[in-house]
Amino acid sequence: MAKRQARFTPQDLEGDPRLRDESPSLWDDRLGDVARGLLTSAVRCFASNGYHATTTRDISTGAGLSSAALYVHFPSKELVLFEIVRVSHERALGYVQGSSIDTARGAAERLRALVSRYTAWHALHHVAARVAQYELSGLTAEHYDEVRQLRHRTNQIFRAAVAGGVKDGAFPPVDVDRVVRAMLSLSIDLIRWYRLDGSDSPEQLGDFYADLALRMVSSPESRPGAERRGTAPQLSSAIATTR
Amino acid sequence: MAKRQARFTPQDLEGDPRLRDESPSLWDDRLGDVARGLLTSAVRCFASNGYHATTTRDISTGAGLSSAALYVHFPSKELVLFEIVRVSHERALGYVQGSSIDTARGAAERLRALVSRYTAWHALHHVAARVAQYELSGLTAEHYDEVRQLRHRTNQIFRAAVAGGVKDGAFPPVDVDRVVRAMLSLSIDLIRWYRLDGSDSPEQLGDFYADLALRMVSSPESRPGAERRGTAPQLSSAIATTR
DNA sequence: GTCTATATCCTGATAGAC
DNA sequence: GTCTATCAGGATATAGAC
Repeated sequence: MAKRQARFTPQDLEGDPRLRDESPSLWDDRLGDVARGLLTSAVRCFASNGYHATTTRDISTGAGLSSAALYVHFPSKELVLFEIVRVSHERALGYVQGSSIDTARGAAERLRALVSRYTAWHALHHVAARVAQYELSGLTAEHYDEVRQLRHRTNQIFRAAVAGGVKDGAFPPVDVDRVVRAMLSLSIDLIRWYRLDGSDSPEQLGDFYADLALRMVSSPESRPGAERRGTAPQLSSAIATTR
Repeated sequence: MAKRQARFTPQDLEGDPRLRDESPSLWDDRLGDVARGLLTSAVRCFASNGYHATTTRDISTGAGLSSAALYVHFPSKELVLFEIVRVSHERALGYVQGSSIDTARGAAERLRALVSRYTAWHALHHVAARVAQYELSGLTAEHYDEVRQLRHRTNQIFRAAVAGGVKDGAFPPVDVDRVVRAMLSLSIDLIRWYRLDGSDSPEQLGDFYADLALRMVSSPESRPGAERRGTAPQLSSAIATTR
């Protein structure tokens, strides 16, 4: 049969409200208008159909060009993907290094600003972030490793924020690794379902998730059902139980 | 240049500790041993390289067969994917419909069991779940719609658990939709990073996330920094602010 | 820089022997 | 049911005119 996989064409994607995001604002200023248009088209295609299901024709025609034109601006399809993934991770990292976080007064305010901003960033750029998070297998090993380093630096910022609060007594002695993973999951997983025309603006969702993050590092009083299991699972009992 | 995309071959994937999971236990009993072996091979390939980057040769040779043998057991590559995605969603749904949840005494215990089980299921089957969550764009429109219905039923179970607790006063009047999305994000996003040979067993992680879920529906007392912003963002102020 | 045309390789699926 | 061999189409990337 070999019938063509049902996909969304660049025309389908044009103007789809689910794909509205702020990715055009991400691209490097040193790139020309045409190159940035190609990246924006590629983000839509990759996010909707996946990197491998997207052809270089899809990307080019989505930007109003013929298929060969792409290679004037990028040396390969993989480097189009890498540019999107790299810039997304760099921008997200830069956003949580912003001054409003470093100058926050206490550990709680600092963590609140961090989670709020990281969440809002992913909401605002949810389409590009979908590519940056879910299409990593399309990268070469070398490019994947560069991205891994950027991710690590972001994670370290969250770790420092939680560990710092534990150290100065603002938070109880939580399991930092587990709590940080949970916070990152909240901020990142929203890219699976978020829409800019939904009921929450990026900032509203950021505030909401920042509140949930602070609950993760609160003392375990007054929680329904808490009396049943004793104190919260703060420190991981990493003694190998039967698996 | 047209150089071949660097991918993991079925031989690379064989025995990779990151890909250890319990997916072989998912497949339909009515399928033969060979068909189930093909599904297990396909899960590894799809999870590592993505659906479109995986060739039917990869799947077959990963199961110790030649490329044409696949078509004796499945009519197309897309139906291999659909079988994996469908079964995964059905099993996850069945698991949270288990009796230990329905017979739980109060809303808090019920929610705890629900989140704990849903989390543990995704940890135990994290490789198959990765395919079920991240490779949906490979499905035909019809098959995608079937999956969407299964997801909806699962979401309704979570909604009922939270809304029920709010109704009988066990939980404060939280924003059910936002809280449920956050809980699902915790349980699902772990498939991006979870490993069975990591420090947490599926059950340990389930207990931890169940505790975090209960904190999401607790009264907003004794949280660090809570005094700054007044009461928690319980009910969404969905009045359209400037976007 | 953009186009049309095309080279080269690879993929999903099938044919037919055993 | 599994194999080898192969078809038909589609992919990335390039060549060369304008």
